Amino acid sequence: MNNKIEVTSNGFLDVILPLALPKPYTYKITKAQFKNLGPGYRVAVPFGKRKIYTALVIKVHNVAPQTYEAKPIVTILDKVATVTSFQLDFWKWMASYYMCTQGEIMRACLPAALMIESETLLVKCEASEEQLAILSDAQYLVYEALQKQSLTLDEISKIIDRKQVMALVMGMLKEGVAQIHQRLEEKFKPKKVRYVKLSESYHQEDKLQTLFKQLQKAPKQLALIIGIFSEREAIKDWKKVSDLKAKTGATSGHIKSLLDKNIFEENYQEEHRILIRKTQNEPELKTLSTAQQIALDKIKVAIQYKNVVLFEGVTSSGKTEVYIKLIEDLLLKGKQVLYLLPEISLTSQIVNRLAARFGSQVEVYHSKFSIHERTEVWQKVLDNEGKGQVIVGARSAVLLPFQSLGLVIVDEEHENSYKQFDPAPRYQARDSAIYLANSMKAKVLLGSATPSLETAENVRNKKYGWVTLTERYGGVALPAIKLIDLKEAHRKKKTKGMFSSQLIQAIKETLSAGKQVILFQNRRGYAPISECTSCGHSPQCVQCDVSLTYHQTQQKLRCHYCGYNLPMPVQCHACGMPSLTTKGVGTQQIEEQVKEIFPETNVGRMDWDSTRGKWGFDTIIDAFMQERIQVLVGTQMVVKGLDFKNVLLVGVINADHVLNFPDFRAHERSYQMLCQVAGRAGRSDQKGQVLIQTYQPEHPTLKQVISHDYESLYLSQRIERHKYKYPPYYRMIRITFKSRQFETVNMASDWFSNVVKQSYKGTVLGPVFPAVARVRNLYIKQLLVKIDHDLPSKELKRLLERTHKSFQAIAAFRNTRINFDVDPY
DNA sequence: AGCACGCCGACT
DNA sequence: GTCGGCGTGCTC
Repeated sequence: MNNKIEVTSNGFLDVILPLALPKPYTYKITKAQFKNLGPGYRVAVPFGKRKIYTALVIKVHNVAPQTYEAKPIVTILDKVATVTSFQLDFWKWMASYYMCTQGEIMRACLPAALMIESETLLVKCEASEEQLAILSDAQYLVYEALQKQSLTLDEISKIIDRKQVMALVMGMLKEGVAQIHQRLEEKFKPKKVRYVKLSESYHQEDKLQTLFKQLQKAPKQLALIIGIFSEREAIKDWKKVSDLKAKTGATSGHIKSLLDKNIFEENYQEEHRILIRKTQNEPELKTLSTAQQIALDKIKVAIQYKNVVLFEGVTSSGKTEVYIKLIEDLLLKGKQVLYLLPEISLTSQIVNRLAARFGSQVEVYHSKFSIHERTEVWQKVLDNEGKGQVIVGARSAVLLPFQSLGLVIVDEEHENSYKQFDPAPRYQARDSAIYLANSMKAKVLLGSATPSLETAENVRNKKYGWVTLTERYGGVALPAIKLIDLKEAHRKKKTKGMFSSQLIQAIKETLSAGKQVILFQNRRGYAPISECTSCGHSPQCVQCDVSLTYHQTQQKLRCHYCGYNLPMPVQCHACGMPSLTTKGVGTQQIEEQVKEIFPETNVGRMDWDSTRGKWGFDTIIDAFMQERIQVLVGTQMVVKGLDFKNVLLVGVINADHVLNFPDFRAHERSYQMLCQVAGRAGRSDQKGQVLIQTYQPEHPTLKQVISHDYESLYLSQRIERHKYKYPPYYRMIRITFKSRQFETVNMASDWFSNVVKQSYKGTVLGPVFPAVARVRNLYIKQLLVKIDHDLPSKELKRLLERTHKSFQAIAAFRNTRINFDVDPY
């Protein structure tokens, strides 16, 4: 083996690795490689003793590192940059703003297929008798196994049934009875589709007739030929083999014989996977109403003067149609449009409408797509220069390699799912999109019926433009919202389960009129737990500090934090009595109760448990749309921007859970949520009805909801936020500490908070235990730092990072993890 | 983040 | 002794 490493290096590379490392790493490259590399290229590099990672080049230079010898790279993975310079700049900003590493962003950003890693494989060598004699029993076992096939370290550890295999393998390598094989392979393979066409020589009519006679005894082959030009003028065209087979019932064998006889020619083409699933409801193309047209014109003007414009339109006002008109303009200019949605579950509805209008110019991107699908979208976005394209996606779509972004639409701008909480990067996609758009000279349109307080503020201080649309499409009246006082209902014994007699009556009337009903139960912070009626004991998770949640379908108790589960116990573990019952009302119990009260009715449920899988959500939506289900029970999911034509009644089972949620946004969120729920009622010609059950009918937020009075909500919240130093007037950073030992989290968080308080004169709250203080056996404590001091936030972040560094130098805190969450709301 | 190395306790 | 557990520090 001639493994002499070239000593003369002709350049160096600074790369980021897809890990939480604070700094870039430097590798050396040859003269030839120097010419073929630039920022944004992917390279494979060795890292540590035996790992190979995909790294991303951020700089090519000639400065040799002083303190260490740079390693050479393994190989170059790109012919052109995979990551654009806009993205590199964007990553830098994200890393510093959200206090994370660029490596973490890289990991979140690049589809897995573009980040190959080494699989360390052990392969056999020819060994002599003497060599074999020295081997230990375990080593001999491995040697024998290697004669059959190459093995990874994991597999070896299984064969000899022990975890520590490195020393053993190293011994074998040293003896020369085995060697390491590094295999690098691109995981991504574009899907190839086979096409066939009729050979040139049969294109003339007379030749074709001869062919027909020739094939008379082969009816399937004949059918194939007829199939290929059943559509007029298609005789010369390439046909997809799969279509042809489906149409004619022929098999691959039939096609093969035609190919063998040179009657057919074949060809493989890369196909971009079809990401758009057809629903049975064809979207109709509406023309803009006068109000919509005015709004569109206003937006076009506003966008010339402001980089960000809020488009505030009441529910059902038809914001989407206005978006589509805007997108149309940009596509004509060859620009890319990013259309962000809060939930992936909403994409297929919007995508269908966009696809009906823009066809193949529409791309979809979200985390439920496979790595192949995501990689294809990445490539298509990267290659799109000048062709015009609209990308619909959830949060992570802001991380795509845009080339010529013209507009970003952030629909339902106030939704909190635009914020990523775990893992890093903990970014806000709406805010990040604004930065990205600015850097690419693109505009941002924020859409909402109930804007977030931050956006409302930015509109009123004239940072953002502002266009409103107050008329519902088709002049449908806003639904009448009524409160039902649960206290009174209980006092008068007018309840059945969770339902007041008023609500039951309304459901009954709606159903008998042939209309549909949506029942909304927010489950947040309110899960059905199990409790013993004899001793009050409720089963807890063994590794988290929470009560287990009862799941009826599986007859199990589950932990929502770590997934721990056990079968529903027959007896109470504490007192042994068979008196465990379930307490609290989740969507499952509501569903049960509806079925009990209305046994004739089809009831559907929509929440995280019932919508698993890529299309689980769409299946339920379809069933409800086609009115195979009359009553739909669900969590927040049911309220998010879905268009149901036949829903006349929306019932909120209990508004108090949302209102009383311990969070500075509780009122804002309640308003947004209830308005959105209400918006589901009465979309067609008839005015809808909304019934909200509550124990606090006097609550100011509920009054604001009833009168659709956003301004009043804004004004009251504004006072509160100023008073208690909350966003949008004061920003915050949350610092989380996690450790296996209870004592360590306490000490570590106290130390950190004291050090910060010494240099920072603003507000530092905590450390406190969060609502769930232990998850997966890790104890958790949190610190909240408010940016309410003269110190600019950049300086504060630098101070926190410095403190973090000194913190890590303290041996006692070595096992304590820290993470920073900037704008944790 | 891995992952090796080194120290320590348990068990053949 | 040998194995496995866990804490510690490094990776260009």
